[in-house]
Amino acid sequence: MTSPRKSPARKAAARKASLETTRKWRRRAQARPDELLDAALDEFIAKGFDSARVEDIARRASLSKGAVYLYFKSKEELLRALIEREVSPVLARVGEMARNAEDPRATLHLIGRTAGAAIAQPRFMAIPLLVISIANRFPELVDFYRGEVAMKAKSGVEALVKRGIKLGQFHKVDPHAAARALIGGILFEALWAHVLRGPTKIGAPGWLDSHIDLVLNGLEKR
Amino acid sequence: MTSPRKSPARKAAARKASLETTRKWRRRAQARPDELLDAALDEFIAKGFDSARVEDIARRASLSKGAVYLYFKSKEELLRALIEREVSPVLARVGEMARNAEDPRATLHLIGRTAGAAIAQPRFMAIPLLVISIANRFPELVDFYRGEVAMKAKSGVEALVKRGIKLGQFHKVDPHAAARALIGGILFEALWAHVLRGPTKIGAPGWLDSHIDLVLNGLEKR
DNA sequence: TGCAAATAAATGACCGGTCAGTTATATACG
DNA sequence: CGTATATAACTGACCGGTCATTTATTTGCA
Repeated sequence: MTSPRKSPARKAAARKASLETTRKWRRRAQARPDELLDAALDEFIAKGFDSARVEDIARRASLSKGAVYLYFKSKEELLRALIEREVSPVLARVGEMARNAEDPRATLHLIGRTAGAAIAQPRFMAIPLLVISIANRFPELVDFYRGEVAMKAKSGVEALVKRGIKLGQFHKVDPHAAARALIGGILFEALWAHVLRGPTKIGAPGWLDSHIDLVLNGLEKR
Repeated sequence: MTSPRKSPARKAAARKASLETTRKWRRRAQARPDELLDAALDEFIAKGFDSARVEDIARRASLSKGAVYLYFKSKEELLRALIEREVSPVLARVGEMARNAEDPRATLHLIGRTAGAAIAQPRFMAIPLLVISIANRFPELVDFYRGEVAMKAKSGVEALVKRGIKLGQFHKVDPHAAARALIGGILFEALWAHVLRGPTKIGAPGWLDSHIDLVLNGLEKR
């Protein structure tokens, strides 16, 4: 169909485009990838990665299944892009906080409050839970997550603890052990709330402060 | 041939009955369910519940695919039976230990050593990880797991803490918060080792003792 | 022989991914 | 402007293959 009678038209268009400093190609397409990732997250939460259907993801984003493949080359790629997108904002926050760690105790509480708010949201927790569920099948994704999120978060807390030790505020403990105790409590409450759906105060403000205080003060009287 | 009679539903009922009436001649049949559950666990670990193929489970148990359905009426039933089977031994241990809680500190370390050994094994951790990955789709299974495992383990630790408080050994803290700090650390190390595959000392003896000591003593100098 | 155990083959639903064709939008030009 | 043209964006039917579950058949043991 549409046999082109004019061949120089293409050349002219190309020249014009190169002269134009601002691109005119604009439509809904700019927003599509993000909309698709939002839809994918919802479907993955509801059904898990394997059982989530590409067609349902598409429908949720008001698109046809075929269109999904204009933006992502496979379902797995969709998962990868989703995780990468969700990871970056977390990083910015953690790194930022660990940097100005004047007072370790105060900074721990600050981080705690921020982390507590994030952890309380099901959509936030969905990513780590997704990582857990696909860990055995996509090792590269796990490596990425460990390197970009887990390692940096843990290192941040460890750095804080080391500083506290140097300042003489903390006992000379293994920084890894301290990070484990501090972060572990958050993990516990998050899994309790979002996976087991047990009774929890995770939504209430300050619940994490009490955890941090407990770890700082210790359980045992001396 | 013989008499087809067609009665597929009756097979399920006949299964239970045959297990009771058989005396000695059904040697293999007695062992089959357990062998299948072992095989299912391995496949679920490797592929996850959704991607695990019934045929692979059957082959791993040296059986044909069809034979699986002589013992379990569906793949989901296989999962349910597996979780139920793996859960009971854990319970026995935890309950037993919490009962004779003469000295809270010593008992915590005792539980810690046992839990530490269990947690270090990938096959043990596989069940909770499986529960996490199917939590949104099989809420009844989660309810079962919460009631039979999570709640009882947590209650056991809480009871121990309460006893410690009553004896004047521990500060008057929220027992839930204490359980969170104690169990959370185990959770953290387990996920770090088995999901993220990061560097860990989870295999080494006594790694959990250091965690418990840290929580008991506190991080901060006073 | 008779019956339970086990297998092999069949069935049918499901789904990721593809692609020829359609619609919407931007550009060219008179 | 209005019309022609180019192309970006999208659709939906379809294919190839997988896989849980069922049915038909064989095997082995008392």
